[in-house]
Amino acid sequence: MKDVARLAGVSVKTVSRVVNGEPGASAAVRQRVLNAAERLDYRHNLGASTLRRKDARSGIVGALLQDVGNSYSAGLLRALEDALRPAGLSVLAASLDEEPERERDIVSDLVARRADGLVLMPATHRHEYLISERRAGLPMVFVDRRPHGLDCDSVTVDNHGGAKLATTHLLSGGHRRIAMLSDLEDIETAVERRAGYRAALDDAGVEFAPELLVHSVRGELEAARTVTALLHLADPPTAILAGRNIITVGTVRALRAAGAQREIAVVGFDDFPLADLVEPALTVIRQDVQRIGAEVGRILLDRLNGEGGPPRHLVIEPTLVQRGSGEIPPQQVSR
Amino acid sequence: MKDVARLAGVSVKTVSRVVNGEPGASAAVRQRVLNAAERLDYRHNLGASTLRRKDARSGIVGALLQDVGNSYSAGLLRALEDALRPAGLSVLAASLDEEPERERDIVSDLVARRADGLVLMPATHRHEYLISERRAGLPMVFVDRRPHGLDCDSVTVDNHGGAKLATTHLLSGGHRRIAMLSDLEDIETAVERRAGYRAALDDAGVEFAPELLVHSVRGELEAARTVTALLHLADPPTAILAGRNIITVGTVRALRAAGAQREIAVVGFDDFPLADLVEPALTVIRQDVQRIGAEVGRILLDRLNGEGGPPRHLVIEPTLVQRGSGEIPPQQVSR
DNA sequence: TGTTCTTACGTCAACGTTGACGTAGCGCAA
DNA sequence: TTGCGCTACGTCAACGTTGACGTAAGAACA
Repeated sequence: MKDVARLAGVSVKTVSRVVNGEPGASAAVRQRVLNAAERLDYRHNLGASTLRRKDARSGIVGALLQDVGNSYSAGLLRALEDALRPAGLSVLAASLDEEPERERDIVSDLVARRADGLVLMPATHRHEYLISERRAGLPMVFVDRRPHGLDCDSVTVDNHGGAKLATTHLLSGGHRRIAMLSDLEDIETAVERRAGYRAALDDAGVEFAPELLVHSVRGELEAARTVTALLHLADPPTAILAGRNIITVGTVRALRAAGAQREIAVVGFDDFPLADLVEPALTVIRQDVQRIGAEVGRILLDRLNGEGGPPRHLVIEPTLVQRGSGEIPPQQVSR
Repeated sequence: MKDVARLAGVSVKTVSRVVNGEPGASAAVRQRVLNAAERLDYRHNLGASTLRRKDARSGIVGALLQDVGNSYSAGLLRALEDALRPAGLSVLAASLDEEPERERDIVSDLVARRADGLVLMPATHRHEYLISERRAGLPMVFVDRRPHGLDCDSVTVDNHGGAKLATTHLLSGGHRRIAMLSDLEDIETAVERRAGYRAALDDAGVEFAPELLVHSVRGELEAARTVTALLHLADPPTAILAGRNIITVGTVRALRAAGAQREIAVVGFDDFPLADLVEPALTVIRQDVQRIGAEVGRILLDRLNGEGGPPRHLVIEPTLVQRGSGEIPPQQVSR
């Protein structure tokens, strides 16, 4: 900047004015400065600018998601980007892979970077460690999972309701032996979905069968193995509720392998790109990622615009998308 | 920092030493400083630190991709993140949606942010505008598409070879009327894929039928409409090469709708999550996104470590994954 | 004519941090 | 004792930028 000023024959302050489009520079001077900047390959240093300015906006929002390669996180990231970029904000994305330590590391990195806001799909269960940031005024929005021990905005899905909806749908199709495969025991969404499943059974007066609720099913392969094991029970399930997208994939693969894909009903939690092209087409509980991302972005922007008030907790209702796999009637028990 | 220094009864420089883990602070002082920092909710300011330091690494790498919500870009982003985070780099992701202006805007934003490196899946066709950044030493790696008018590293896929492989596979299955749906006319990867398709036809001595090569097919719906139109030709194709993931989806949908999914062979370019569960399972040309992202990350890290030398152009061979849809034999022409 | 206002600049310090360098105090060898 | 080296600090300026404020020259007005 000093060099540009010298070449243009003005002061650094004038260069600053031109660069920032502030008034107080004549057209002639403006042009001279721009030419000099061009000639010297001058680039504005946003870091220094942020440091000096009063309102110090870094223009960065951190998005800590489960896995940006996963279609759910990826869709969310995209929707978030669309909501934030028009406001001049860039998104720094990170995958947590359910590792609490990673979450804490990345949060502290983002805090040191003076991020303007945080979007968090937490891998941790307690969030007291964020209280001081919250108090310091850092806007935060939790997605998919609620904050615990921390007062901040959140956008979640009614997991209990969704799982109940799915289970009730299977029950009303005549199923009584409904299995559920669920994620890690202590992930909140998984807990809620299991509760929804049980609530639906209770409401229908169907006794809960412990052997049909399997949790800590991580990944596709484990889901497939679990389904195969379930099929070999003396009294196997006639329907399966898959607790999460990759579990659904594993489930479908296992049923395929057993040639049972037209005999066992399946409802998956989470929709995905080709779900309607699978044979039979997959009935799923769909979360509107697009909308969730947009809402998260909107809340964050409101907070950045200084909106005060108590935390907002938006709960979005998932919908049942019937495509065939969930409408398979219960088959005679093979014996 | 000043406040922490005062509370701990030391100078700011000592606080700096403690914060950065530099030697020259006794254990007692160190503890006092840490306590003071804790009490005052002190957070290190990375921006100021970067500004002052000589080697000024911002720790940010920009990833400008086609669409972070798309499974291809998302997978790449994830692989990139895995490669870069161990080196202490964070990834700032952005979607370009094939809009050149957006690319230029975001690049200049990243330059102003003093990003340590750029990963670019360009929406522009000429890249001279990046020459000055390149000269200034900003490491850049192009992915998926080669740089034009710019000397920098790239990791691409052999699109010509992939399309040729796909077409040859269909030809060897007995097909002669092979349609191809392709993306925007001027996207480089699309150009290469079309060339590969034609090269395969030429090699086999099959005459090129202009009505079977449709380009500028954007999005899924347009792909579906195009396929429907092709099926109504007097001499319809017996096989289709879909030029890109979403085109494949549209193609499969249209064939489904026409009840022709078991009659018309399909090979898709790009693999995607549930391709093996579709009925019939999709034969595709697979690009190893995981590997591509890892290679991009590796090259970038090498450059950041000061590796000089001429630009590296890594070309990765895609592979043919046979799953069924591409092995359907040509059917009698309905008349 | 003098006075005030406005425009187009310039000067200076500060944002939070760290590199370069200075110094006090102590241990230790000659 | 002197002199040297080492450790544990402190002082100061600078990184690139901008806010606060100052000023000279011309315009506008009484």
